Amino acid sequence: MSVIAPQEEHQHIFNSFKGYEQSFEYKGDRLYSMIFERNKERIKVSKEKFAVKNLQKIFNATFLISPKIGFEAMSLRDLSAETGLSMGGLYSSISSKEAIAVIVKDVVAVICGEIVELSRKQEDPVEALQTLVRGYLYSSTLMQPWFNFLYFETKSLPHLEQVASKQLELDQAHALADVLRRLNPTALVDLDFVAAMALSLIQERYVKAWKYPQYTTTIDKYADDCLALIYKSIDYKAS
Amino acid sequence: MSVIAPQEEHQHIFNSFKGYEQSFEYKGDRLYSMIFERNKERIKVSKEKFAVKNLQKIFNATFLISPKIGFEAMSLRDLSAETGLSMGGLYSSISSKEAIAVIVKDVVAVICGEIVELSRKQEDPVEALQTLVRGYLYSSTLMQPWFNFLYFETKSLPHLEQVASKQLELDQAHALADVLRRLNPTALVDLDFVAAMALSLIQERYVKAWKYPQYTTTIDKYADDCLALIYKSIDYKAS
DNA sequence: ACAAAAATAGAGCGATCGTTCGTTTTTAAT
DNA sequence: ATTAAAAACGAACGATCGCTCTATTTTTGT
Repeated sequence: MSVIAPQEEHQHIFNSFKGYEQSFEYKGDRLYSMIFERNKERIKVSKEKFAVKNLQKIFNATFLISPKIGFEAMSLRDLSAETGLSMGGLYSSISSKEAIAVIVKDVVAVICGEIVELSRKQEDPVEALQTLVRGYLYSSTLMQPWFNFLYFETKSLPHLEQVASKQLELDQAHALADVLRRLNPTALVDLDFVAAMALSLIQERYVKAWKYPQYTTTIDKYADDCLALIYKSIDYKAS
Repeated sequence: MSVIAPQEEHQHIFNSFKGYEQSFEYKGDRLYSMIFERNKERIKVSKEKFAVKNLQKIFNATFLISPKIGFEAMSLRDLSAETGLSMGGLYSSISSKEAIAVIVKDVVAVICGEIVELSRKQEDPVEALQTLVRGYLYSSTLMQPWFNFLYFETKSLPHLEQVASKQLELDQAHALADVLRRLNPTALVDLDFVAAMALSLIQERYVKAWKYPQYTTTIDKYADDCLALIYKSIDYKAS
């Protein structure tokens, strides 16, 4: 299970949003099939066909209501009205309200984990940074409601998942700082500070999507600006 | 009503956290007196002495519970237990649960408004940038629970206050971009992007306070790093 | 076309929510 | 010490919450 198809060349994918989007694993039904596979034992519906259809409705409705009033304030009756499913229908595809939040965390964790893993495999630090920055930016653009939800609704998670969610962020910060150290080992600036800056700059995009009217079409320029700023701040001159 | 005492010299205040803290207007009872004044007609208790004492308890308890489980999930019975006040006691000092969130937004708006206003008055763009960056950073450090609450619980506000809250952010971004334009009118980089970067970097601090174990003692270095990064990113050389 | 199985519907459950209000306690001026 | 006003209390209210469970409908395989 990998974000990019194995036959694709690495550099093609991380050069533009379009390229990344095409090779992205979790589009359409694929995503919900994965969710079904990972949560089979907690879902009453046994046929994937029905589960996928309902899960799609449930998450679409969640991402419509929750950003407006918050996950806690969203009732399952709101969700029922928006999805067109009855209360019983909802509970045939999810085990509890909390489970919705846990699944979102799970999906985001899988995607982020793969990006960090893929970056660590890159020998060239320039490629490794590209993988981290573009991978995170492009993924969070394609999955904006998911990343945004996890960012703002972490408190709705069980304690264990909350800790895991924070660890996700720390892992990314460490991965970033490591790459920066490889790019310029003698840098005079605080690389942990630069890593924190880069991370919050990436998150800014999906956290405040309302600020960016042309959300998906201007993401390549945003990625370019991010990388340029990172290079500049650690005094790295392109070769 | 101003953040800084009039007799103080401007540069002393915006040079270090300690200096800013001493001249900060909203410490201790002062803050709650202001809240009482601004909400008199909605508060049943008529004597300031009692109102201030209760408001202090209420907001302290809110900032203890809410960051852990979220404002929506915090019940007034939780609040009653934490403050030691009864249900009736709570409602003698606040008009509703929602009013708590509205007051937080109000306080943050006052502080942020003053910083932007003070910055716009500065003729020297270097001073104007210092005012914005250090003012916002220092204020949000002193009032971390307030800023953090507004950031994460905007959804709990009435619609009108939500819009105002977003406008607050846009005002700051514009003020920052304006100052950057004055500092380097011929800059090749996208100054709106740099402004967004600076803002999210400032917010990073109070949004993810858990990342910074020495929260208040390392704020001066953080402010220095921020300003250095901003100058570097717009190619501004100190004179 | 028809059982058997699977999925969905929706009324109902106990718990808890924000809020109110009649009562009791505390405060402050005489 | 007295007393009227102010503040605090806490049981009670209607509404709504997440969730369950049985009846009903839809799907599936023959």
